[in-house]
Amino acid sequence: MPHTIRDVARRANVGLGTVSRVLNNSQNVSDATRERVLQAIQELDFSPNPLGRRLSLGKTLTIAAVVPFFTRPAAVERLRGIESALAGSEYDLIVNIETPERRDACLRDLARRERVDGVLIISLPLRGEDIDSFQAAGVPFVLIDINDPSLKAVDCVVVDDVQGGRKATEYLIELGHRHIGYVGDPLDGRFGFTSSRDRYLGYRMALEEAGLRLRDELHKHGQHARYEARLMASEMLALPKPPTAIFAASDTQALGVLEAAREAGLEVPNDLSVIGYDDIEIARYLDLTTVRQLLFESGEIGIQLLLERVKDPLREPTWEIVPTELIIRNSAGPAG
Amino acid sequence: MPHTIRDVARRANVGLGTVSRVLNNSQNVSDATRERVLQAIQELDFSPNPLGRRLSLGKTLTIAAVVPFFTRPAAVERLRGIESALAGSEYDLIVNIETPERRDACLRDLARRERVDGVLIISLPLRGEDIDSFQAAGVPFVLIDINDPSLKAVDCVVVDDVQGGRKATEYLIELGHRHIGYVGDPLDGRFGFTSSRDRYLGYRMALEEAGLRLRDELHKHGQHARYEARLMASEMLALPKPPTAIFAASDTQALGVLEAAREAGLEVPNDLSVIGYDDIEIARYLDLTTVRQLLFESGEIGIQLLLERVKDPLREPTWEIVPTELIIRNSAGPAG
DNA sequence: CTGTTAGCGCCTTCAT
DNA sequence: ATGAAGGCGCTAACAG
Repeated sequence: MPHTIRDVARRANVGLGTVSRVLNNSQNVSDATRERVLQAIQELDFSPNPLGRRLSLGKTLTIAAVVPFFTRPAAVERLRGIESALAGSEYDLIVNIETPERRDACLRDLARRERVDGVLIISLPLRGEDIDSFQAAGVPFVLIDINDPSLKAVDCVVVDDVQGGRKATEYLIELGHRHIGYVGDPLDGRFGFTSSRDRYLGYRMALEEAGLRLRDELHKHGQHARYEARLMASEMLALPKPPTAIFAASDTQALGVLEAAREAGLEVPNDLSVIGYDDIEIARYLDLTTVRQLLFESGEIGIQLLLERVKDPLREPTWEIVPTELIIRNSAGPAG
Repeated sequence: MPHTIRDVARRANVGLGTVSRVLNNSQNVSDATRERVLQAIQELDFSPNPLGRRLSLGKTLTIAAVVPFFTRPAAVERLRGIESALAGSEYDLIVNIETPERRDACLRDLARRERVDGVLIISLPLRGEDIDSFQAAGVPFVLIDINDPSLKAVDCVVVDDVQGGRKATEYLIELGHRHIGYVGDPLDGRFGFTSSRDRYLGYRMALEEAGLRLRDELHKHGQHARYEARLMASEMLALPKPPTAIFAASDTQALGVLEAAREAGLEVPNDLSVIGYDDIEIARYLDLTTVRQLLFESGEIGIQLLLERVKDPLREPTWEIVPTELIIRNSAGPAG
């Protein structure tokens, strides 16, 4: 049976309050009694019951992280950053993996002050009402990888995906490519996955600045999965005037493009250049040129923002923009 | 400001106890008053404060999962199973990612009744003293993917890795291979990662049963990483009498073997057959023949065992053995 | 400086 | 069937 603060008090011959003061590093304790209390704590191998503490403090000392059902490699890496940032602290991390069915119940549940002190939402399409319910309940939250300008008023950690998409496309243009395809996620909805859309925007901007025409048949949008990406790429490669390079909105999708190339008997990078996005583990193995995001770091930053907001609910919202980096490997080469 | 049970009681004109009874589906409430209480709950959008509830119940209603620092794809998939199994329940899942430095502190921390109701430990090398401290503290725990016969007295979900290693090797033998290499993790320690060791055992058993000699230079053990696996495979392939097939203890390591083959100018599967283990996402893409484990399911089963033990601490320990399945693709073919 | 007391929100006896 | 009271372990405000 675990000991309580009362056992410690008895053993050290002090009142409960004193033990509590020692536990909370209060100044108003003489060195002598502090010593006695610490000794008793040690002898009993006592550690305070977090539930009692939390109830009394009126805080849950718990942070929830919500990640999408499709736990993509990128999301896992972000989660690692979050966990790591929380590790030394007194906060617990509870993890929720959203499924389409549980989605609403889960968000409703978390939007209650008595559940958690704060929520970190990763890459998850949010509706306006979701935001509202968090705000109405006064539950601090931070969004990671959801880049929506209409959310200027909430704390966000966003990747500069426009820049990333641009870097990738510009690089291909530098290599002499003029017919550059794009394969990415659907562009729907205000609160859809925003990262793919922004990468697409970057792609378009780079084309435009280089004076290249955006050919409709060279940008396709479908489910974020290798198989779909492969189909889209195959269609492109079958065109009378196929692209000489394809930029995929994620490494996963780049894999699909590579598959399509293989299937079409094209060699990479000689016949087709491919660039991905994320720099997941496998990218290095496949020698895939890609755009690296600071995934782990984005999780750490998210926690930092969240804890600051927990401390000061009235502070100005922050948009933390995480830069991207083009990792040049061998899946993209000079044009024909 | 969230409401309390007291607000509900006032609004429904009943005592606190009655509200509590309604919340806990106690029988001793008349239909009429239950109705009134439920209505008040709805009107106030009340939901009970979990902290109060937990403190009062003397339970934390929280399960901790501990996963190793190297969050391999397999561990992530297990975690998904765990989360999913806990989703509908009243339990929270807190996730701990072990690092070598935090390891001891983390385990000590979790081995306290007042912290969590139960702990799920995944693929983590445990020492006898770790087991002891959990048992001494009376904290229920279940091990997943730690196959150590000396742990017969604790609940475990283990994969039949001996069988898996055997299936893979037997398949290679059937294909006519006589010189079959093995690349896996180190074999150290009683509580080391056990899965690789068992796969190795299966490999040896299959060789033996086929009357094939175990050639010392054809089995190598090193860090669980692609790079190390590649080095080991390269050495093997440089032998005067190199293997015609290599069984790797994980898909990650199989990637290293594929790299080594490519480097050596060998074509897979014509010049070299390769089999991996885990059937992670990427395996299908690479057309890698591999041994599939029921990763997601192993997490679900772990939770099931754990909750049963929480309910009945005295029940007999269970060893749940999860079968394996050989997934035949195109990285292994007939011997030269 | 230190002991005592009154909650935090809920559950559970014990009377009625 | 229901209301009142005591307690879960802790913190914080109040006396002294």
